[in-house]
Amino acid sequence: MYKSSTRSFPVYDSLRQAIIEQALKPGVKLPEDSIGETFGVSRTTVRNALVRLDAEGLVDLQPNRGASVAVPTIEEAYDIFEMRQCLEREVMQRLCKMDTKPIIKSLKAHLAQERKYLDVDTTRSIRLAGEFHILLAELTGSKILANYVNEIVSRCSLILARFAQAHSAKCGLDEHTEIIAAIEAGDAERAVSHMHHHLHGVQDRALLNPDEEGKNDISEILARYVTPST
Amino acid sequence: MYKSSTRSFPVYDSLRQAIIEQALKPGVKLPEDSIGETFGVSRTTVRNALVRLDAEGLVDLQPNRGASVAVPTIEEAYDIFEMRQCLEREVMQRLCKMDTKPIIKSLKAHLAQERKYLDVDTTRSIRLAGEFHILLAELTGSKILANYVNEIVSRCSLILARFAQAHSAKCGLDEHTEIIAAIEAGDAERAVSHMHHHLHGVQDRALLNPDEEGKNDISEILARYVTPST
DNA sequence: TATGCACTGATTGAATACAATTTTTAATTA
DNA sequence: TAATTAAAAATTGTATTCAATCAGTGCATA
Repeated sequence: MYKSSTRSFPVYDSLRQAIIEQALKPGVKLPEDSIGETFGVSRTTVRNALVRLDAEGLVDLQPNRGASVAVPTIEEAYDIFEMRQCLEREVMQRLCKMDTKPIIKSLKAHLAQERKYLDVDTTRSIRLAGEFHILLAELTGSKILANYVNEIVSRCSLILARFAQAHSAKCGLDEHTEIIAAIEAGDAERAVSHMHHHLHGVQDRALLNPDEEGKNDISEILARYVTPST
Repeated sequence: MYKSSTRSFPVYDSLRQAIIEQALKPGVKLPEDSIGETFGVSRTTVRNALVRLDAEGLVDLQPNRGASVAVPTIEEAYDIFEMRQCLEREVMQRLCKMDTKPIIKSLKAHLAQERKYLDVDTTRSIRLAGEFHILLAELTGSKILANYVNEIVSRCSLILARFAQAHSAKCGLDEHTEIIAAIEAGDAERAVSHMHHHLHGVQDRALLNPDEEGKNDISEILARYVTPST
């Protein structure tokens, strides 16, 4: 999906990953200078990445004031979660109409991964939990639906970073299992219902504890996300 | 929604408008140089606009090959229309659950505009027809839903530019009227059904005549879209 | 004639440079 | 002390510059 300039992609990707994994928390400033230094590129290049992240809603880019990690309001949070319900309902309905054999196969493979890293590698575990939803969307075969789901899952991570204290992937795993079972049975109604319940649970967990924090040293955090090029 | 750099916005907006109104047809190259000259800005500024348009799917940006107006394939066309059905169904369902009084009021006002310019100003007429759908989405109060609909309506214009010869807004007007009536009655099922039928009609018209063309003088076309500053 | 290869010109990729704006700091005054 | 203002520093906006890549032309060769 991302094609343009070779050099700005790693910046885009690392920032995105860092935001999703909540290493960069909502509100944190993203100065072009320091980011450029971290990645060894010029501001021009960084800016391209920031423009894109802004378009995706992960970054807030204000004229003359630079970029910072987006700080979703509680209203936006509800809005986004409602949209997510709509999109993932569509995913469920489409999947149940398809040939479920190969779909179930890759879903179960993914689930095995989720199970493997549960209680072992939290970061990875959280990432996998999100990627489960992206995989579901991709399996519909619809590029645009997969894109939208991908985008909205990212924004939900941002919301969790802002409002929830820390999210355990534990309970999510059982629910993922149930969703797969419903798809396997070709029972769209049940699949939709399970997904709805699952997402509602995630949303509810986010409504407590306004866990304000922020204030971090960006370059140190980002350094962990730099993908070394040869 | 668009915040970043002051100077690149007009470029973005003009290009977008030109693409939507099919003045810039799918496949047309968009060289940074000539666009910059047209708008009196540097390539840096143009590039920002192009990155954004690429993110929105209206422009295809390839490394070292520059930008061109996106050329949706027939598969993408189906994909996008299906997604649009999903989104606009959601719009209908939400609107019917709301207080329809103020909604109906602004919809009727819009419809009056559509009627006014029908057979008078084709370009404006087409634009208004598209904006009807965007208005519907905005009336749900959901920022993100409105955004998605806005984006997808643009991409549908692109598809029409590629596959349909010319689209009359004529039949659309009656259908818009029916949709409004269904919402006014609070009849979600009927609203969804009308919308589905309406969109299906638009889609069907797009499936005939692979009207290949392209090859235009960009700067001349774009000149009409430059918004004079001061 | 067709194919391959250097060469030229055009276009993009990305860093640097400078102008404009904001933010910070410090000093002044009520 | 608190509020205001002025100057300095930091950061962004945008143009310019140079390097790298691509596209097209013409010539050589099979």
